[in-house]
Amino acid sequence: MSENRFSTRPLYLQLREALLERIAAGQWKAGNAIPNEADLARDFGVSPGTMRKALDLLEAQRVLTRRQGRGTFINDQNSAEMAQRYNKLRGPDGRPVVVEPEVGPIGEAAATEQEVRRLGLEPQARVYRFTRTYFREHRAFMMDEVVVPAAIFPGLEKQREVATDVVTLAQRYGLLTGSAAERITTGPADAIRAGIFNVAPGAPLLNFDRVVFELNGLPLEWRLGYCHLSSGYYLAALG
Amino acid sequence: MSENRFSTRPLYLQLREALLERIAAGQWKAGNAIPNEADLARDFGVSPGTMRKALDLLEAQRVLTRRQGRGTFINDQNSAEMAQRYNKLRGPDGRPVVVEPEVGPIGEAAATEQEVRRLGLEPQARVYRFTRTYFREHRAFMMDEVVVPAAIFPGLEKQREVATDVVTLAQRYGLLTGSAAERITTGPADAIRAGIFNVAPGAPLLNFDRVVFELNGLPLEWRLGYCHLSSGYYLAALG
DNA sequence: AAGTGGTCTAGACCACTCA
DNA sequence: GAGTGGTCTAGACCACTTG
Repeated sequence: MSENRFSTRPLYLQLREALLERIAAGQWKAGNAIPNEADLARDFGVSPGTMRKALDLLEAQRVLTRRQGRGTFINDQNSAEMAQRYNKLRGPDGRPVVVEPEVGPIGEAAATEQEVRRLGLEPQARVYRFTRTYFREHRAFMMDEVVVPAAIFPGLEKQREVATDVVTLAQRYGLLTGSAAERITTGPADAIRAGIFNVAPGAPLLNFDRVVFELNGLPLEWRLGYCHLSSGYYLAALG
Repeated sequence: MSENRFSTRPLYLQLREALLERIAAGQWKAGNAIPNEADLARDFGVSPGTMRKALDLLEAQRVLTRRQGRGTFINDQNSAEMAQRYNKLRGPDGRPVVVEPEVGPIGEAAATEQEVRRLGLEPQARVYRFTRTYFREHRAFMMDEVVVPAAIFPGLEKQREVATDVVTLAQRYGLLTGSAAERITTGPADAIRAGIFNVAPGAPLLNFDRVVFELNGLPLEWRLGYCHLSSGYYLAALG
């Protein structure tokens, strides 16, 4: 840390980055405990209070979990809980609807103007496009049209099994997901989707338009979703 | 604070309560600055770091706003920004849709079983019920069916002008709103609502089911909303 | 009993705002 | 330049978990 002492950025933010680098480098493995905060503070040559502030930040960002009496653990991004963190669909009983999509073929193309805007890309940047179809009891009830920057996920077309959700996808490329913004509208099912979902044309669907960002704000995925929610609901938590 | 020193509750949480009491008592007025954190710490006989933790908590809960170099201010719950804090409707341009509802007559009755469950009431508890209708360019586009516990808002039937939103309502009764949970579904407009919104029967509506809680978790309002969103969207922020 | 994170203390110095 | 919140230090003690 000492070489950064004269930086204008708060020390605890620099510590956060340094800790993230150690995680990305694989020095600490998911699910395992990292050293206690006193040792970490000594390692980095900072006061325990400052180290604590960095660790608390990473816990708020769902990178770490701290448990009194036990230790500080790196969250496993492959766990069901983490992989489904952006899934807000709930059944009639209020429990998460576990979704296991089927991923369609992955194509590569130049980004449209809208994709450039939503994903913060350079004009003509390359993107991968694919669809996901979600089933429940062998019936499709949701489908996604997904766009991701090719520069961030090189070689994705050979990695279809990794594209089931953006958390798993990011993790495979050494990235951690942060916040996301979802725009929700409703509209009638067109003929194609009515067929896929086995509902009458014109039946109301929930439509989603979501961008998921990396921890530092880099856009990772833009998704348009169409959902036939026969029972249950979408759960939004308001601050 | 000293009489509470032996309580098992963390000191900074007790400080938070004490500060809230001073605000509720009107000792400090909305929009005004409160004493600086060093003075407050001396007043309450605690260390500055502990007082800071309490103040930071209240800022996160939108009770205070802290500004470096200026001071710590009590948020004005009557401000447009605060009153609309649970309104997640956005126009095509992404800006909040300002809504000014018309409040219908307020009736009193015994709570239904469902109302008892959603609002955490005793069986047979009294509730107030009323509707809100939202207009844009002289056309209705949303309506709410609202239920609130009569015990929390006594005399509300004579206070219709205060029931435009739950933040204003709570403020008038000396309460501060905290978190809320909104369940979103979609469904076809029935004949009545199709008429009110001037759309075809069966047209897709966004349906909301929201409970807003007081800062300490007490349920304040249960609302069923029906919305014809011709343009724009509902914005959900995902952690 | 040993080890962990959670709370709390009592300061110092810095960055920002405003008269 | 005076006053504010933001950062940082260097500890102490407590509550909780585990061997």
